[in-house]
Amino acid sequence: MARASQTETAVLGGLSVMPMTGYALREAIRDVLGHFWSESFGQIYPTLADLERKGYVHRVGTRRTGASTFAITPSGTARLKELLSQPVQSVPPRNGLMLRLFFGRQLGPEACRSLVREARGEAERRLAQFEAIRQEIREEEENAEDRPYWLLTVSAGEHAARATIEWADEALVALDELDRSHEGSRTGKERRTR
Amino acid sequence: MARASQTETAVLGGLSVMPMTGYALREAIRDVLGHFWSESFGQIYPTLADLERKGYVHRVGTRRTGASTFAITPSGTARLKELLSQPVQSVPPRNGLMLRLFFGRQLGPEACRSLVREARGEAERRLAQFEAIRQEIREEEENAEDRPYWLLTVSAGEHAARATIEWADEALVALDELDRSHEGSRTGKERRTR
DNA sequence: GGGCACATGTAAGCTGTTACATGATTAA
DNA sequence: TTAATCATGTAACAGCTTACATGTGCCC
Repeated sequence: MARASQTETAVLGGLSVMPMTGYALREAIRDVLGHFWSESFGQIYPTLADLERKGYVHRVGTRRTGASTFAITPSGTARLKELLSQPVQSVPPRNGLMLRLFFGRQLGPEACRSLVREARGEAERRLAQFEAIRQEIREEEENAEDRPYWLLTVSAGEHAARATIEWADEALVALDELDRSHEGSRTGKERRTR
Repeated sequence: MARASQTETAVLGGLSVMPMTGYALREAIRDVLGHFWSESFGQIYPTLADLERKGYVHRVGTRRTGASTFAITPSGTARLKELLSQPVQSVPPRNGLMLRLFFGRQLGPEACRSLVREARGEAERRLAQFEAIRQEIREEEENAEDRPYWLLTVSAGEHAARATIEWADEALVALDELDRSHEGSRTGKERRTR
């Protein structure tokens, strides 16, 4: 029961695509699912050991070096389906940018603009990365079965990123207007500082 | 140093708007910032005690019942500004919906459609809530200084929710096409089941 | 032979949630 | 008087990250 949760799902899911070492599993999660999910070694290795004990995965081709590749078993596939069918448990939100903007009065318009611009930049970089991932997925010959589902998540990321960019542009305008409405209470020089 | 982090920011931020009890603080965070932030009593009370010891907040009007209202001090305001200026530290992503869709092949198109529809519904509910919050903010007479910043976050939530709805509609079409391309391999009856 | 990527695993510690214990006030 | 809401606080525990310890294979 312990060490269950969503890490189990992510690990079994990864192995359902192809057999991998724990190390490769983490790489794959970081590179492909990185925008939506994350796992650390400290989670992956104990989970793999657990799953092996329960018969959901087994070692194939242990190399002389100590590295072993794990593959999912039939009962592991069944377990994965069971886990995926469970209701989506969402983590309590913790959006540092929104926290700062909500109390933005304490920071002032210019610092807030800086935060928003940063967020916009990140969203644009994310958009470019999604484009690259989309390309990668399209070029891969194997995994044709998984492809449509992967593209679904890529599309979600792109929509979210574009929404952030649109919001940021509106927010920057709103913050500029905030400055303008205070014109006279400060000098232009002060307003431009920092 | 301990018990610092973002909870301190949220608590000081809340008290920067108006003095409150720990209980009211949590209510306010849940109701107004709920889409972006969350705090539990187990975090709030120890943090308030910490902040009091450091002189960032002080008790005003302790009621006979034991309930005490906290107010931010000048040094608390300074501390808040310092905390807000620190770089945004984002938590590692853990999006349960995307995890499920990524391995959606194991679930099949219909179960995925169900997940997407659910997400769409939630986004629509969120959109309605943001509209209500926007109205509430506009009607409130006090806190005119905070208002523009609060509206910034509401706008971000609305953009995100609309993006989710748009994505969901596209995803539903894509999943339908996935079914159609498999026509013949299954009977129409099976495809409609569940 | 030095550095880097691959690879495994554990221990310490932090952050945060949940559940519990407790009690006052207010409205039905 | 009973239930709901307001209110405070703690203890146990779950989940995760980080850092550390350790070692191999390969390329320059």
